[in-house]
Amino acid sequence: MDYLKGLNESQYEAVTTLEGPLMVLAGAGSGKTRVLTMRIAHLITNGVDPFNILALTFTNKAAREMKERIAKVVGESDARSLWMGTFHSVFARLLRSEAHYLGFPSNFTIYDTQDSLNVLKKVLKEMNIDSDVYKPKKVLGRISQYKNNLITVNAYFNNPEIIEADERANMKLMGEIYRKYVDTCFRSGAMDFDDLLLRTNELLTRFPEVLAKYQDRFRYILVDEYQDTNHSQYLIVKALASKFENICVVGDDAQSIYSFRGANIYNILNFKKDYPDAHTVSLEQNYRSTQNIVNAANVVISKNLQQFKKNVFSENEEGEKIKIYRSLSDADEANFVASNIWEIRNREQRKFEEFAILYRTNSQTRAFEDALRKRNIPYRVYGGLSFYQRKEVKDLIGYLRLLVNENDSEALLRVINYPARGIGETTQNKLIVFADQNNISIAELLSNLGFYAPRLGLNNGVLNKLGEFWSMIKAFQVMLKQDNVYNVAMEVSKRSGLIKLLKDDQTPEGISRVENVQELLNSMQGFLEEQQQLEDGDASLSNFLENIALSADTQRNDDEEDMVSLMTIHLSKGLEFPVVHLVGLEENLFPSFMSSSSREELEEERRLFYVALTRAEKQAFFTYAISRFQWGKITDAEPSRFLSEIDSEFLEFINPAMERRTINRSGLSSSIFDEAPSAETPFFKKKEAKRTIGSTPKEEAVPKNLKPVATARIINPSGQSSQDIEVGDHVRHDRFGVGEVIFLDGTDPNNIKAKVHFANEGEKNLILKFAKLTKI
DNA sequence: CCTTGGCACTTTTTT
DNA sequence: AGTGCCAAGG
Repeated sequence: MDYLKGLNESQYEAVTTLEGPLMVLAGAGSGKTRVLTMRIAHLITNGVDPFNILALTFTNKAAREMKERIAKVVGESDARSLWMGTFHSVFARLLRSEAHYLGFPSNFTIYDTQDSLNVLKKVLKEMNIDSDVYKPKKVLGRISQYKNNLITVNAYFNNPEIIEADERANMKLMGEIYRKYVDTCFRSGAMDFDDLLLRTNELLTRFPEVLAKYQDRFRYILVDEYQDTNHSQYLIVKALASKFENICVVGDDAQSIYSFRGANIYNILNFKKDYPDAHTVSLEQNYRSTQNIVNAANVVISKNLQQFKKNVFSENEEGEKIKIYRSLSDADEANFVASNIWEIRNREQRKFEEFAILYRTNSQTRAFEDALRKRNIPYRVYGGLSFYQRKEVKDLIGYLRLLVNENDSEALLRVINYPARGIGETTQNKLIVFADQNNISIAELLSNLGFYAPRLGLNNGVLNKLGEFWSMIKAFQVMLKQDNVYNVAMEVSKRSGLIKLLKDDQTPEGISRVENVQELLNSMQGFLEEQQQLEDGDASLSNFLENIALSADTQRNDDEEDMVSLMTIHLSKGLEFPVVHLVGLEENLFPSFMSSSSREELEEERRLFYVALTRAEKQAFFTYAISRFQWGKITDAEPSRFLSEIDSEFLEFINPAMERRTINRSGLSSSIFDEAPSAETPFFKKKEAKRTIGSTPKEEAVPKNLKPVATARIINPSGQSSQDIEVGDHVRHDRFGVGEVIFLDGTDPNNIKAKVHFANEGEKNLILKFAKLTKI
């Protein structure tokens, strides 16, 4: 058990205390992920079947990274059979197999926020409710709150307090809207994000046999980022853990930053009340950052009233002071950061991937993209407007969703007249109202159009068009049964007229829309190949759709690795970078103007600041601008209050003479960091977000179930060329790039599995027959 | 029924 | 500045 070596005392305790409730309070940089990983490995080495372990993380990124690390210790196959993922993805999976209990189809659609909003808008319209008073976003937010607190529609109407609260807020129709929204989703066979948790709760409370089944299955439960769980998540965990009470929660109250989506910091603060005999371990030594950074972060977070007593310390070098740069404008700020990165990289021989630019809002990215591009500095933007949220992409996905679940009326209405085929708003409204009144879905209505036609009040022309549309959809569905997702999507985009419509638009935007659709199709082909090659792959359309619904950006990896990372602070949680630039430190931006009204909100912003600062290992830079281009005009800004909360002993001002300088019109600063790098080296390449950062796995553990085979023959599906391949060979794969063969398994030449470690993608298990590997 | 042009609103953060 | 929504005209 050499993995236990090198753990400090508290880490060791957290890893080896396997039975009973355990709370690990892990300060920033204290090796939390390592502890979680080792703990799971330790469970498995101690004979716990990975099948009985449930590990819940907060983001897909975290889940993936941890799974990779665990695989290195216990082997890929064990790692694969544990249930690990975000709450949403794990319970979506569980709900798929138990959906019938709740009257949902197992292929239910998952609505993202945009979908929910569209549904809600239609509901408001149908109910003739003024959406100026009932602002859809606000209404949806309230519904989300209900759901996260397990207030179902019935519970709502039995709860005078809430009804009264809504009345006081001048929203006395909330109950009816809520009911109608839930009904609509149900009839569409769809769940929104909150439903995935709420319905899981419903399932576990209403059906004791289901609860018992999963209690028995998940004997060991681990929850990461416990401080960010909401009430609904809390109850699921509690229910599942109540039989064996082998529950380990890991978190840091100082890093709770998701209360806007219902995270309840009291879940972690009250853990000891829920489990009186719980063991508590505190990890307080920070191994990540310099003393200066840790101490400065401590000072800031100490301004919050609500927290555990904790003493995070670092024994690393003292390190450099945090440098503050005051800029004239957002463009100036970005230019400084870009030049600074360039300069430090050259001076200290660092790689671009060691730098991060962190900001409060996604809209701040643009200026930095411009500045970096100007200097040919490669960068990658994480998060932001997801590819899958673009209109043209959603349109095609709308068709695909309709094929999988034809009751999904949101998808249906999205595509029924796009491209325009003469089924306008009036007709659509008739369909909606009729379906609603007869308590059927629009799909049922269209499937029995002849039967319902006399009562619909539509003319023959329109009826024909409806019939044509629906038989086109039916034809696609038939095709889906026989053909693969890529071919079907291709056919859909052609026959629906989508591609033609987009191609007719020759403006630059139009061209980029065509490219986006093309990229979606490419990604489907990639998905298809990948799933076909993985031995436990699932190449179904519904699997593809689920993947994109629950992970905002499943973008492909690519060759270029060494890039500066740009992301929001929220996304940066759990990551670390040698040099961090924390930008836009201005009042009303950070802290956000939306969060300056109450102490609670402000404390969350402060925790956010804490998270940002503690991402830095060696150096941190703070920047702010005195004016900023915002909402189409220039706005003056003041430095963030957080800056003044840090003792000056930790800080150093880069441009103290700034005030006296005349403002130069170019907005470029000319202080000590002038010299912009020349633009002659053309290695700049813009990349979309990818999921994993840095760390390529190096050592390999021998998987238990694979028997080594010395050599195997590559057989192409086409059967043309074949070549011998053996362990240790370097191979090239169309999508995954270059990698090394670690393992071969199987005697049947048609079914030889190869485990390949790709430089960019990590390990993959491939079926040799399908994977087009070339020896290099 | 569809297209166009003007106008209002936007930006907090994510599953 | 960019997007989405609505009203009016074709």
